[in-house]
Amino acid sequence: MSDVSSIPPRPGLPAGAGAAAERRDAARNRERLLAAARELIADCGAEGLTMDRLAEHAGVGKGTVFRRFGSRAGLMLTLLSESEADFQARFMFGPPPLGPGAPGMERLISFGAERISYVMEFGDLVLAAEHASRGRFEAPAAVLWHRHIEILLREEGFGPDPWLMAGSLAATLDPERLLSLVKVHGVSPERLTASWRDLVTRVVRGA
Amino acid sequence: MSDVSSIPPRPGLPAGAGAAAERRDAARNRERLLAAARELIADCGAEGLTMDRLAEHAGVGKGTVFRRFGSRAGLMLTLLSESEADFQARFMFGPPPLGPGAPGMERLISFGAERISYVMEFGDLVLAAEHASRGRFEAPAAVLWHRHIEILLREEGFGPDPWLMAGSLAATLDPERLLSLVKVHGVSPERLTASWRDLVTRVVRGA
DNA sequence: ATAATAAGCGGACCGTAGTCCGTTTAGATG
DNA sequence: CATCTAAACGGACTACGGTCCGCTTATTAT
Repeated sequence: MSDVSSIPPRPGLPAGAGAAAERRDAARNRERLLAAARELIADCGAEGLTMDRLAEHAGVGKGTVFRRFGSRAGLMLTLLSESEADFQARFMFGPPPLGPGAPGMERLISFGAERISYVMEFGDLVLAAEHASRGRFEAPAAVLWHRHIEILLREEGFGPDPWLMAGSLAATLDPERLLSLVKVHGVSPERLTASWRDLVTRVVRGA
Repeated sequence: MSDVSSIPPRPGLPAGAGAAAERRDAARNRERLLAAARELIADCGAEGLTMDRLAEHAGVGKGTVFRRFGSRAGLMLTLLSESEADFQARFMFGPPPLGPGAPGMERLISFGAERISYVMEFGDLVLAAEHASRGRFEAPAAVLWHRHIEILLREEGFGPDPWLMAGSLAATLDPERLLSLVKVHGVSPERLTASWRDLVTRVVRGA
């Protein structure tokens, strides 16, 4: 496994602040790699993207790819990070009913609905991002959703074990499951959303 | 991906019946391989078992291993098949409250409890069996549990979409999640079982 | 401008799952 | 027993993710 702490600082941060700034050539290579990755995914799908092909297509060495992103999953995560951050911002700070201001119940329902939409849009990328790194349940984003659901459950006065129940509800939104339902069984996203609403309603109802 | 239909017939069937019987040397090699696999797993854990090492340890060629089991996941599945079949028999034909005879509600609760025990006992094997083959939700065993839960839900008069709800409940018992909870977060299996009971109760209660 | 330093770089290398195909052999047939 | 054929065999081969380490270069200090 790669050492997470060795992954260089994110772009977009104020250049002077924090740890040592990124070298020019490194930044240029990152842009090249991301562009090449998006291109390859557009052409061959996320599964068709291999690290060797990416390196070649971007005109850099393979070592550089891994230095940048740590792993294939890390690359996919980077590709997703923009939309991911957007999603997180929306459910934490955005307008109701997803964001604060609506009752917990409605926020829970919205959360599931939005997550389902998200998976429908970025499904294969999400899958590729999960498939590598050890423990999809320890990923920062997953932890955040878990806490979010837990908080909403507590807000609704959920009784015995909000933390575990939050995990169970989150497990219900597993991307691989959602995609399998839609792609293999032809279930409509609307039906998924309805089922989520039903589940949440039953779980929260009465304590 | 390997062609499932090419996997040879199971042992234990009456020798004369059905498709062509298995050749002696093939049978002998399967036994050797299974014995070697169990040995390796006992020594190094399921993760320590590689197909090359298995082939070497069993004194056969690598091709033979794949001819027998199709894939690493197939091998793991074979290793699990005995206990798996036992589990299936118990919830389908065994004594209540797990088997028929008890109310659907109690059978549901028992099902989760037993599944949790099962994962606690064979966790790493189950994980290894899942990790490879495309679509853990299409595996025969998974389909069976899904149907089982669905039937119990219907028996309890569950309303809108028993099939999807059954899938959601099953997703809650995902082995990777359960193992992560126990091994990473130190949650006790009893607490898992209690949470499952709570979830099922809330879901079924009142329609 | 020059030297010093650390970050970045490339691609050979490794372990693993899975495939391919020429060779061997069990078991059926006469 | 001799022959024949399909199944089984073995191990070289591929593709892939990931690591390693000696070389190069951007940046900073003098």
